[in-house]
Amino acid sequence: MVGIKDVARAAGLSVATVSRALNGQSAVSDGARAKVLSAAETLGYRPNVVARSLRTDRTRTIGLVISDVLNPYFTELARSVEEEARALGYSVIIGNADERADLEGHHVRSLMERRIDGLLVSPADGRSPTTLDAVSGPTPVVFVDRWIPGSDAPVVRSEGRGAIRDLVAHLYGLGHRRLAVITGPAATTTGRERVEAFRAALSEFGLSLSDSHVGSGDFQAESGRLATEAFLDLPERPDAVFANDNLMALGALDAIRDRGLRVPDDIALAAFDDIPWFPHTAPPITAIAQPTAELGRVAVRALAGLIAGEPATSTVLPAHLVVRRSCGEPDPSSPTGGATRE
Amino acid sequence: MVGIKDVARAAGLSVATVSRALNGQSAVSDGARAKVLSAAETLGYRPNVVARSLRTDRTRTIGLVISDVLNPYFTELARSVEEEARALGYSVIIGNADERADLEGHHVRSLMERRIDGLLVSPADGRSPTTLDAVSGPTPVVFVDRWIPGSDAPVVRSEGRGAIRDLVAHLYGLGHRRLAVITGPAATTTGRERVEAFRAALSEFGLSLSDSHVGSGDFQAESGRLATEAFLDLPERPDAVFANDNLMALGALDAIRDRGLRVPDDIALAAFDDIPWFPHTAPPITAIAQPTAELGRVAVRALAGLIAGEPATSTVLPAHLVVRRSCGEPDPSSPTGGATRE
DNA sequence: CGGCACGCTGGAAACGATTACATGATCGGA
DNA sequence: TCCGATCATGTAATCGTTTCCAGCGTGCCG
Repeated sequence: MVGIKDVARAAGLSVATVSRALNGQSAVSDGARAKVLSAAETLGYRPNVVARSLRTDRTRTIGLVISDVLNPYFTELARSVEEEARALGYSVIIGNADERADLEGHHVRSLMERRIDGLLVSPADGRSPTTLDAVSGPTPVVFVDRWIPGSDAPVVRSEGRGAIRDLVAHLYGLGHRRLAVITGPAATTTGRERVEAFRAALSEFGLSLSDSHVGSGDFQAESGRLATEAFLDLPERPDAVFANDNLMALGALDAIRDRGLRVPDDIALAAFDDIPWFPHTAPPITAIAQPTAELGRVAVRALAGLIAGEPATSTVLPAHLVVRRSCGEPDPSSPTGGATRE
Repeated sequence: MVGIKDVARAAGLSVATVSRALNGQSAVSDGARAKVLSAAETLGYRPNVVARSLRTDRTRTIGLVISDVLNPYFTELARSVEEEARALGYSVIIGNADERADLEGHHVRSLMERRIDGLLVSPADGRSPTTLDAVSGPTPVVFVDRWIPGSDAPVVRSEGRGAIRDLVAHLYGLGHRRLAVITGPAATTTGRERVEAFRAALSEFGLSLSDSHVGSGDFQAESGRLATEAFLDLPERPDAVFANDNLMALGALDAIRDRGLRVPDDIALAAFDDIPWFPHTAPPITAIAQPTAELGRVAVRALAGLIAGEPATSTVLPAHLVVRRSCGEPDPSSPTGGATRE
């Protein structure tokens, strides 16, 4: 492998000058620069970033730990993160926690050992000690989507409260009164917040949420199926189910279909997180859409700022309701209140 | 940051002994080992893998360059690759080429500069010079799913020929005679092979594929929509469309729905690559399923073998047809010939 | 004309680990 | 008792960069 020394020899200059010419830092004469550039070109020199990182203590790499790569929400997030990071000159290493605290710990630790310049994390478990250690360490950390309460890293997330209220209004308007929810893990902020907001919205409409109408899921499809089956076994089964993420909605759809029931005639269904497939399911699913790509971009910029020594900035972006047909045929004359209709 | 020197000082030993104790390479006395371990523990020592990699010239990292992270096929692949790599002690850096040759080049180059131990790549462009350089270089490379003909790196992929023949038989049995196909880019092996196999299967049934029934796509949803719109504008429109990947099938579904037509009554639809959403679309989509996770595992093992100096091994795994309802109600009495029915 | 500042360059010291080689201790066999 | 093998350990070189510092020439100003 051709190194900086080979370039120096070919150009008839010292390694110091070659390094300077290549990095354009301090002054190098035009003649020397030209010789270096042409030598590097003909030799096909590629810098060894490992050595460079050792010396500079910067890897120009950020880590992204997400809870589930198979979840389209997170892949879209990952994509926008990588895009923005690349634009800023960073590479991204993605760690997939699979909603498991131990895997999350593994990835956070492994990324730290790789001496990443900064970490973006969406904690699968709000109490992960490894992640907490990372936050209190010297490496900048930004939470995205989910966060760990009490830790002082900035958070970039979206606020679903308003959209959830719109959803409840929508359901109420269609005559649904017995509403149920499938939650995410209580260990995640999003898991807790969405059900809280749902409960609050219900009480605004004079409805209450009985314990039997709260199914606990883990943001994965299978848990959505199980929770829905439990709902369908109830003596008074709910007439609408709100799945707190897209995969659990998929599981719910499975369960409903397996019973030979139809959406929305027999039971209504809505989901948090909109994804490209929802317009195409049978029926198209009403969902709350987050500005996912924007979330990723903002998070990367916040992290880059932190790395550059700027002060931490948290951001909250609004989510909004997208009405489709899975809760019943919407009345075209009714106001949508910030919701999109498709 | 605490380094090996600090551990050495705390343990009252030299850095050499500490290194040996930590890596368990050569002989270290039990007493010394215990002292080192406890010192490392109390100091919270984490090795600097950057320094280690510089010295050993191994990063225990492999690169994975895929053509599109938003494609569920590739995310499933990425997931299984990461899982298997982790089991073998490797980390994975994923590069997303977004079906763009320049981005693919960027990622391959950037991964090489990071001195990854091996590269897994599914080329977006079968002629990418950067990727070709990588193959001829010293770093082991394994192609997965797609490959570059003529290069001598091993290939791990699945063979769709048999399943495509099953699909054509299925369509023929349902009475479809005017079949159309939406292809991937001719620059990809999968793009060419799938349409070739389709054409061959058609001629087996005495059918031919006119040029107007071949829509050229790029494996992304929008191209599927455009190709389908062109089909629907034809004086003799096809009665079945075979999209060569899942995203283009989604686009096709869009186009058909926008015209107010119904699947399969007005036009049949099938796709290459099965994904978790296909059972839930309206109607559920008949697709050819690859053993995606297995592909990822086998590819990682092949690459690890190559890194360890073992000879290269290519693998071909079979794909199979999964019959759903998007081509018409299947006759329950007809033989399925290796296909699954759902 | 002397001195100083400035621009360009090279030598050499880091960065934090691994590891070849040297050294000292211990032990067994002759 | 002495020698050589063996084992545990330490010293120092090394990986490929960046960067501090010193040196040297040149030009400008006093």
